[in-house]
Amino acid sequence: MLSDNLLNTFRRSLLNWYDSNKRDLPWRETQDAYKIWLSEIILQQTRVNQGLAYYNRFIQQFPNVQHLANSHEEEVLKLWQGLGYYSRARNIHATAKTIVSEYNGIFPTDYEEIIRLKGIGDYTAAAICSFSQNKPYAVVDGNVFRVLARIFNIDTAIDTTSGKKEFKILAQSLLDKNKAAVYNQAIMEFGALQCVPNNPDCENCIFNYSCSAFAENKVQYLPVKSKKTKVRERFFNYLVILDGSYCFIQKRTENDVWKNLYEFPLIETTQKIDFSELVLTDSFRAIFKNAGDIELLHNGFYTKHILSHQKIHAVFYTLKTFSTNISINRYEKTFFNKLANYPVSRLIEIYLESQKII
DNA sequence: AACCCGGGGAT
DNA sequence: ATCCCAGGGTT
Repeated sequence: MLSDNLLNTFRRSLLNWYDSNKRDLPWRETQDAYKIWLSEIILQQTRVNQGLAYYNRFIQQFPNVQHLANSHEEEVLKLWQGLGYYSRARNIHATAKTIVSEYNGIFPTDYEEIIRLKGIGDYTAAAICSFSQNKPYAVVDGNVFRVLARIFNIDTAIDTTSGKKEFKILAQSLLDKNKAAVYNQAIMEFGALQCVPNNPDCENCIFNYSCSAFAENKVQYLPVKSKKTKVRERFFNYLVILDGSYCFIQKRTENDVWKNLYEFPLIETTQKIDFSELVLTDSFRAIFKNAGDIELLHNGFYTKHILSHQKIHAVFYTLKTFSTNISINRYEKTFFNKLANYPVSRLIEIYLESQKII
């Protein structure tokens, strides 16, 4: 148990630091739960610098929850394009509809109600409650894990159930309950700017006399994570099938990467495969009625696409044929020059850019 | 508890 | 290459 004296010193130091070091960020200028919610979803696993422009575009296009609820999911995904973790976009759209239909368009104020919404977990619920209403819920994000692990020299792995629980209890005990909003902002900002993951400037840190990890020279080893990420290799063979000024696309609907985004007809293989072998596969033959009516315009465009958990080897083949030769009608026929209107993955976007299509 | 879900920047 | 980012959902 920490003494009141220590607690008060910690809080006061942190808030003082924040007051003189904080960045000007638009979501800090409002208590509108809608805007705070939107900013928090955008910032999940996303750096401020990457999310900022998206936040501004979303607020401009969807100034309130009714606008978002009245939009189409595709419009939301298109605006989200390039930000990753697209379930966030699908969820904000679904949740906007829930808020309009079940909460009369007014964002719920109760933590237990908020955390029940799609795409909102304990971090985001605490953030919304504290930032919009100053309610005493401590946020625990990657910054908070790091700051607390170091100051208190805690080597419990943060990616375990027990570790999360331990840090959450500690964070809640440290929270300045009368200043929850500014305190939560402060501890996250401190982690983002001062107590950074690599080579933090501990010599110039307000806590370098009290930081337990600094005293024991363990800063660089904290926080501890137990799991290592495994990377799966995948091989995507895309068919850019042209029929005059048309081409064919499909929507990814499986529970897989890029769900509900669009792409060209895809044949996924378990290993690298040449075009001469690709045409012999059942998947390829199932697409075309008559392989003799297909013309390969040029050799494939190769690119390697790296995600957190996947390494995708992608190749795009440009084919020419007639629509009547496409035997499967699961594909959508569209103008080639309208492709830019569809929400697509960064991988597809990179291809389109390489062909100077967008 | 283990696994899945993106993209980009820093090192 | 590896790590991390204002995490959450599914199995």
